[in-house]
Amino acid sequence: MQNYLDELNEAQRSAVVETEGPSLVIAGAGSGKTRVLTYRIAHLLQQEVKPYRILALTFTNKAAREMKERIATVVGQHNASSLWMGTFHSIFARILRFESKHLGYPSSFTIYDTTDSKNLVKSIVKKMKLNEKAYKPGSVLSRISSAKNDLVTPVAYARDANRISADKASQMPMVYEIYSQYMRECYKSGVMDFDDLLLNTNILFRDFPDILQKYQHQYDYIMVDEYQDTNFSQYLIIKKLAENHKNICVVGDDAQSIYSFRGAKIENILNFRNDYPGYKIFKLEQNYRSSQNIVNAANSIIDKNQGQIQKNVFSENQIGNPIRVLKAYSDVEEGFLITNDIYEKRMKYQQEFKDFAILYRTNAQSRVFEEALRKKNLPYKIYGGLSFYQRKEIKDLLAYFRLTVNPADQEALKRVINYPARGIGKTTMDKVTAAADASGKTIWEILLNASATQLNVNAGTLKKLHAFVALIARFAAQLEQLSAYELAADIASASGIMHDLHGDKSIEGQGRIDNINELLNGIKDFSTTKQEEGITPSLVTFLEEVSLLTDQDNEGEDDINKITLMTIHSAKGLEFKNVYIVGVEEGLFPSLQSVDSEKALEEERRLFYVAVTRAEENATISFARSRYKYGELTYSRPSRFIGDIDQSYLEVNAEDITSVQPKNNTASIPRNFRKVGNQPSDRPNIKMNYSGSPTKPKINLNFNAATPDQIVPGVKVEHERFGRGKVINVEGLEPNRKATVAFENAGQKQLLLKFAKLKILT
DNA sequence: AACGCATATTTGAGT
DNA sequence: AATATGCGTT
Repeated sequence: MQNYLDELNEAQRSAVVETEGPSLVIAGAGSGKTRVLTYRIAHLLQQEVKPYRILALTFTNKAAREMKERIATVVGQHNASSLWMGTFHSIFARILRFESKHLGYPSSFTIYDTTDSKNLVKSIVKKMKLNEKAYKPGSVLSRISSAKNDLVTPVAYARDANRISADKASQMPMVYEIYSQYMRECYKSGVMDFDDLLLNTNILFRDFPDILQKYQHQYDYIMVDEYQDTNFSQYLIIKKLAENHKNICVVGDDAQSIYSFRGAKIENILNFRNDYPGYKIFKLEQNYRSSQNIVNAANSIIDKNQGQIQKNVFSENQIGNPIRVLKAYSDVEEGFLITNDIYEKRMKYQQEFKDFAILYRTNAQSRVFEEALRKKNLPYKIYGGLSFYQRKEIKDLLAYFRLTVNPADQEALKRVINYPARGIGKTTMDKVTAAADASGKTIWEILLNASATQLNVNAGTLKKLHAFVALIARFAAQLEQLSAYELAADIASASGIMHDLHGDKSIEGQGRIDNINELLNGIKDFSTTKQEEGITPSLVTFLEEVSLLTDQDNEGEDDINKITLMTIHSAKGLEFKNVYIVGVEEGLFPSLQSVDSEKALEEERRLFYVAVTRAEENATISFARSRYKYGELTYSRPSRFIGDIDQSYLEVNAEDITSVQPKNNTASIPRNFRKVGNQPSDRPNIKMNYSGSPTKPKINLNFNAATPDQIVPGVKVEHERFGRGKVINVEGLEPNRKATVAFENAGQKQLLLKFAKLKILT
C-alpha cells in the first residue's frame, strides 16, 4: 500500500501527490495516464478524503469501470463504489434526476437516443411543411447538437449571424425554428437527449446558485480524463464546480484530440493555463507501451501538425520492428492479406487472438474482414454496428419501459402503440397527433381523456386506445409494487411482445426471444449489483444506465480471447501487441470531407497518430487500390499519411506507393458498366403476370368471398393465406369496413373487408 | 391493416 | 450492399 509511489516515475509521482490546486497533466500516448489517475485517487483516499467527495469524469463507461476496479484493489470495494466516477453524461444525468423539479422536468425523465431525436426532427420538419430533401434529420440534428454543446439557445441561435448564414448556405435556413420546436417537444415529453444532459446541468447551475453551491461543496477534488475531448458545455460545468477550491486536475493529450466533429474544443486544454493561473503542469513523456520504432514513427506523424503543446514522447523499450506497409489490389484482397498475416504471426510467435486488432476509419469497412476471418475460422469480436441495445426487439421492450416510467415520452409511445399490432394504425395516430398538437397536450394526455367525437374515431378504435392506456397505466401502477425485474418480465409478456415473438418459429425469432430473456436477466444482475452498492434498483435507473451505454460496455465473457475489430475512434485508450491499420487511402483516411480543410486534416492526422500508438510491438498499415463504396467500385491511392511517417521507420516496397496511379483519385464506375450480360436494357421492361399461367392454377379457385354483411363476430372463416380463424370484431362503414380475426396459426389480424377474401366456414 | 415489391438513401467518427 | 421508405395488392 505504501509502496505504490515506487511504481511511478518522477513526473507521474508528482502528478499523483500534488493534490491541491489546479494541475494540468499532459499525458503522451502510453505514458501511464490511467495509472496516474487511479493512484491519484487512491492517494487522496489514503489522505482520509471521503470517496464521495471526489468527482472523476471519464470519457467512456468502460474507462470508469476499469479505473474503479483498479482503485478497489488498493482501497477496497466499498470506498471505490462511493466515488463519483463516470462519464459526464451518466454523472450529470444522476444529478439532474435528483434536481429535476427545479427545471420543471419529472424525476423520471427518459433519454432520447439518436434515432428518437432524428424521428422527432423528422416529424417537426413534416409539420412545418419544409422540404424533407433539404432538411435531413441527421444534418439538422448535428446543427442542433452543435448549438447545444456551445450553449447557444434557440433565441441566441436566431440572432447568431454565423449559424444562420451557414444554415442558409446548406439550404436549411429554418434550423433555428426546428431547434426551438425540438426543445419544446422534448420538454413537453419529459425527455432529454444526450446534449440536454449537459446543457440542462449548465442551466441548473446558472439559474440556481444555491444548487451550484451545494455541488461545489460536495466535491472537494475534481478530476477530468481526456480533457482535450471536452466540449464547451462540459468545460463550463467543470469550471463552475471547481471555482472555489480550484482542486482540479485535468489529464489529456492535445495530440489525441479526435472529437471536434461532435463539439470537442481542443482549446480547452490549450487554454487551461489562462483559466487557472498558478496551475502546475506535469508532462508524462515516457511511453511504456510501444517499441521505439512505433513511438518514433508516431512522433514523425504528429510533427506535421501545427501548434502542439511541446513535448518529447520517448520509449526505452526495444527498438522493435519497423511499421510494415501492405498493398492490396482490392478490399477483398486486403482482408485476405491481413487475416493471413494474423494467422501466420499467431503460429510463428505463439500469440493469442486477443493480441491482434484491426482498426479502420469507418464501420462499413468491417465487413470484408469479418468475411475473411470467418472463412479461416478465426474468432473475432466487433465493436460498433448493431449492438445489443440497437436490436428491434430490445428497443421495443425498452420503449415499453420508458413509457411506463414516463408516459409523456412521445417517441416511445409512437414506437409501441401498435406493436404488437393492436389495430391502431396511421390514420388513428394522425388524428390523435393532430388533437395533441392543437391542444398543446401530449399524446398520452389526449389518450387519457379520449372521446370518440373529439378524435373523430369510431367506437372500436376508441376501445383499442383505451385498452392501450389501461395496459400502460397498469404497468405504471406497479412501479412501486414490483421489483424492476418482476415488472420488466410482466411488461414483456403482458405487452404481447413475447407472444408475438413466439409466433415466429424461425431461427431469428428464437434468437429474439433469447435476446429479450437476456435483457431481463440483465435487469436482474443490475438489481443485485445496485443493492450491493446500497442503491434501490428501479426501472428508471436501469433505463438511464442502458441509455448511456455503448457497445463497448457489454463485452461477454466468451469474447475475451478474440481478434478485435473496431474503429480508430473507439480504440482510443486501448492497446494491442499487433495492430493493423487498414484502408489507409486518400478519401477514406483522411476522409473525403476533411481534405479541403487544414483543420480537419490535422484532426485526421491526430486520429492516425492515435491508431499507430495503439500498437505495442507491431504496427501494419494497409491500403487497397480499389474498393466498394455504396455498392460501387472505386479506385484510390495510398494516403498522404503514409508519406508523413519518417521513412526510416517503415518497411515498404517503394514501388507500392509511387507506382502508376489512376488519373482520378476517387474515380467510380457506375454499377451497370461492370455487368457483362443480362443488362436491364436487354430485356423488355414488361412485368410478367403469372396468375393466369396454365401450369399454375390459382389457389383460390374454390374461394367464394363472403359478402361483408355475412362477416359478424363469432363466425368462423377461412383466409387464403392465413388459414382458419374466428371473427372477433367488425367495425367501420363500407367501403372501409374491417374485421379483426383471430387465426388459428397466423395470430390475430385486422383485415379490410373490401380486399380480404374470406370464406365462411359452416 | 398488413404484406410484398420497387425505389431512394446511406456512410464519418459516438455519449 | 444494406436498410428505409413508398406504393400497390389483398
